[in-house]
Amino acid sequence: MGKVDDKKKQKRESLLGAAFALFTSQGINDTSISDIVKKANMAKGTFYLYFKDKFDIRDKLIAAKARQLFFHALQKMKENGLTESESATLEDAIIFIADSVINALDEDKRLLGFISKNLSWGVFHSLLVTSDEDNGYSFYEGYQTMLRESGRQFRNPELMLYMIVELINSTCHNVILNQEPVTLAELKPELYNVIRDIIHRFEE
Amino acid sequence: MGKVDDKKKQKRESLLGAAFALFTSQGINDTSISDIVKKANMAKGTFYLYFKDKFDIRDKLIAAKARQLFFHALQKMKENGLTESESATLEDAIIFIADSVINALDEDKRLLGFISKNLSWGVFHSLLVTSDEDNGYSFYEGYQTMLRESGRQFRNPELMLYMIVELINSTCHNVILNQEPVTLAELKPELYNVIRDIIHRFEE
Amino acid sequence: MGKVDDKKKQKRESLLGAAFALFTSQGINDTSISDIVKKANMAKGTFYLYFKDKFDIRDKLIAAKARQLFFHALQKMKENGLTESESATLEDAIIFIADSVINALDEDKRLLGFISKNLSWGVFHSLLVTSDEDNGYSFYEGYQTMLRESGRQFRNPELMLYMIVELINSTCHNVILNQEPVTLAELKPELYNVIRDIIHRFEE
Amino acid sequence: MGKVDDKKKQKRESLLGAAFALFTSQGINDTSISDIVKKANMAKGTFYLYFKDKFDIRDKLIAAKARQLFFHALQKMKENGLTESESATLEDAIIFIADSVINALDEDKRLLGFISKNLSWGVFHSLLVTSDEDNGYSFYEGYQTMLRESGRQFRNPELMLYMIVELINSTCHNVILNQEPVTLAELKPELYNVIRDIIHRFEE
DNA sequence: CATGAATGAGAATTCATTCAT
DNA sequence: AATGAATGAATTCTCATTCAT
Repeated sequence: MGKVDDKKKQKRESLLGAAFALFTSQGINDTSISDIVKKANMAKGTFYLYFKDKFDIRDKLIAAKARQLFFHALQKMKENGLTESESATLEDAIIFIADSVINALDEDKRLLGFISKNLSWGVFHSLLVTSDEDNGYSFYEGYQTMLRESGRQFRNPELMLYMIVELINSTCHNVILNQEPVTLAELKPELYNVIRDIIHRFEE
Repeated sequence: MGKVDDKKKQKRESLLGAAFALFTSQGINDTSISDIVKKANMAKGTFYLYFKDKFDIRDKLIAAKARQLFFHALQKMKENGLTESESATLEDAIIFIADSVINALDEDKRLLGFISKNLSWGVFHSLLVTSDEDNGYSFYEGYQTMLRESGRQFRNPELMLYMIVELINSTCHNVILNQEPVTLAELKPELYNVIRDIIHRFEE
Repeated sequence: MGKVDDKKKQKRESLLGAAFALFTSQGINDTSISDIVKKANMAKGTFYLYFKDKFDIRDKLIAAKARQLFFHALQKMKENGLTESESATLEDAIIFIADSVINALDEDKRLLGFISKNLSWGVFHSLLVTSDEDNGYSFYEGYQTMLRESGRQFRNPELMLYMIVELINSTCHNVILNQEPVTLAELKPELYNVIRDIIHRFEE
Repeated sequence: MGKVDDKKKQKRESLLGAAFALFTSQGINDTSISDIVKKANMAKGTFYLYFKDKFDIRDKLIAAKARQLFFHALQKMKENGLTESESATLEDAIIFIADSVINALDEDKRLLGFISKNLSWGVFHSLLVTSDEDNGYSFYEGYQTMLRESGRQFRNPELMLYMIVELINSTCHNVILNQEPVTLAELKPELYNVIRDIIHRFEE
C-alpha cells in the first residue's frame, strides 16, 4: 500500500509550495523552473514528472488557492450560524462570504496579487462546477441551493454571480494593494450596497 | 522644431506602431525588442534611443490607446448632441460613453485584450488627470464639469467612477472575448442598469 | 527451457519490435529509450535487462532484418528452381538475389532507410560468417558453394562480393528514396550489367 | 569598405574550422554548439548569427570540403598535362581524378570519415551544378566538356557519373578506414577496372 | 525479474543590452 | 543619431542511467 504514492504526493506538494512562495514573492515571469526545484530541493527533471510546465503548475495552484478561500468562507458562515438565522437574507449571506474572502485577501496580500491577476472567469467557472476530489463539494450546487432556499426568483443567476464576482475582484485588487482611490474600509460599504443593488436588479 | 525633430517623431511612431501590432498579435511576453525593431525596419540599438525597455513602450502604448478610445467616445457624444439635450441625464451621458468604448473594443478584440489586461487603476488614473500634451484636454476636468452641470451632489465622485470603470472593464473582458457566461448583447442592459444603481447610490 | 524463457524471449521481441517501428518512423537519433519502453509497454529499467543501450539494440535489429532479407531472397530462388536450371549462370543467380532484395526494399522504404544507412561492411560481414542461431545457416558458406558449383575460378571472391554489395547498396539508396538521378526501373538494367562486368573481371 | 565584413568572414571561418575539427575528431552527434564556440573562442550567441544550427554548418562544411577535394584533383590533372596528351582517354582522365581524390582521402582519414558519411547524392549533385561563388567554376560543365572533347557518345552521362561516384565512395570508405576486406592498394586496380567497364557500358 | 521515480548533467536556443564604428 | 555585431547569462526541456521497492 501506498508508501510510494505518499512520497509522490509529498513531492507534488513540495513543488506546489515552492512555486507558490516564488510566484507570490517575485512574480511568475521572474520565476524559473530552476528556482522552483531548487527551493523544493529536487532535481530539475523531477518537476517534469509532476507538471507540464510553469503554466500548468500555476493553474493548479490558482484553483487550489481559490477553492480554499471559498471553502474557509463557507465554513465560517456555518460556524456563525448565519444560515439558520430567520432574518438573514440571501444578500446577507452573499455579502458575508464576500467579506470573508476579502478579509482573507487583505490579510494575505501576496495571495491577493497572485489570485486576482490570474483568476479569469474561465478558471473561476471551472472551479465552481468541478467538485473537489477530496470532499466532493461543488460550489455551484451550494450557490443554487442558497438561491432556492431563499424562496425568491432570479432571472439569470449565473450572470448575477459573474457581475458580483468581477466587481469584487476588480475593485478590491487596487484598493487592498495601494489604498487607491480609497481605503478598503471606505470601499466596503459602497461595494456591499452595490452588491445588494445587483441582486435586487436580477430578482423577478 | 525642424526636419530632425520630424524624423525623430517618425521613428518613435514607427516603433510604437510595430510594438502595438506585435503585442496585440502575439502577446507582450512573446515579443522581443528584436521583433519590434525588425518590424519597424531599424537597428536594435535605435530602440534604446527612444524607450527604456519593453515595459516602457508598453505603458506609453496603453496610455495612448486608452486616451484615444475615450477621446473618440467624447467626440461621438458631442456629435450626437447629447450634451445639449434637456432631458438627457448624467446617467445617460456616462452610459453613452461606456457604450461607445465597449463597442469600439468589441470591434477590435485585439485592442481589448491588450488594454484590458494592462489597464490598472494606476494607469487609468494618471491618464485621467494628465492633460494631453497635444490638445491639453484633461478627462478628469471633463468628468467634474459633467457632474457639476447635472446640478446634483455626489458623495465620492472618484470612487464612483472607479467602481463603474472597474465593473465595465472586468465584466466586458471575458464576455467580448469568449461570450461567456453571456453574450455582450445580454450583458449590456444588465450592466447599464447596475451603473445607474451605482450612480444613484452615490447621490446625496 | 520453459515458461520463463518464453516470457523473456517475448519481452525481447517486444522491445525489438517497438524499437524498429520507432527507428524507422522517426529516426534513431530522435528515438529515446523512454519511447521504446513506452511503446513496448514496459518499465524503463526493463530495457537494460535485455540491451546495453540504444546502439546495441540498433545493431541487433540491423543484423536480424538484413538476415531476413537475404533469407527470403534465397527461399524465393529455391522456389523458382533457378538453382536446378542448367542454363542459369552464376551471374543469373546473384542478380536474382540482388533483384529480390532490391524489390523488397523498394516496397518497404522505411526498412531501406534504416538498413542502408546503418549497414557497414563490418556488420554485413559478421552477418555473412555468423551462422544463424535458429537455423544454423551461414550465408558465406552458401556463397562459396555457389561459386564452387559454377565450376569457375575467381580471384578474390570476398572483394568481388564486397564491390557488388556496396555498389547495390549505394546506388539504390537514393534512387529508391528520391528517384534521383533516375528511377529504379532505369537503374536496374545498367546496374545488373555492371554486376556482370564485375563478376567477369574477377574470373581467372 | 569591408573592415567589418572582413571580420565577419573571419568569424565564419573560425566557426567552420572549429566545427570541422570537432566533427572529425569526435563525431557530429557528440559535438555540441557549446563545444564549437568554445573552440572558436566566441560567445554562444555568435554561432546563431552565422548558422541556423548544427546541421546547417555541417552541410556548408561538406560542400566546401568536397568542392576543395575536386578542385585540387582538377588542378593536379592540369599540372600533369594529362588533358593535352594525345593518347589519354576519357577513362584515364576520370581515373586520374578518382585516384587524386582517393589518395587525398587516404591521407586525411578524418576528412574521409566526415565526407563519406554525409555525402548523399543530393549534396553531391547540388555541388556539381552550383558554380563556386569564388571562382565561378561548375564541375558539371567541366564533366560535360570532358565527355564532348572525347568525341564519343554516352547514353546517360548523369547516371554513369552517379554509379562511378557511388561505387568509389562506398567501396573506399571501409577499405581506407579498416583495410577490410582488402587494402587500398589491392582495391584500386579492381576498382579502376570496373570504372572502365562502367564507362564502356554507357558508350553508345 | 520487473518496476518507475528520481536524478542532474547538458543540449539548444533566446534575448536584452552594450559599444565600436 | 544610427547601426548591428557580439556577448553570455539565463531558460526550458530531455534523457540515459541508477536503485530502492
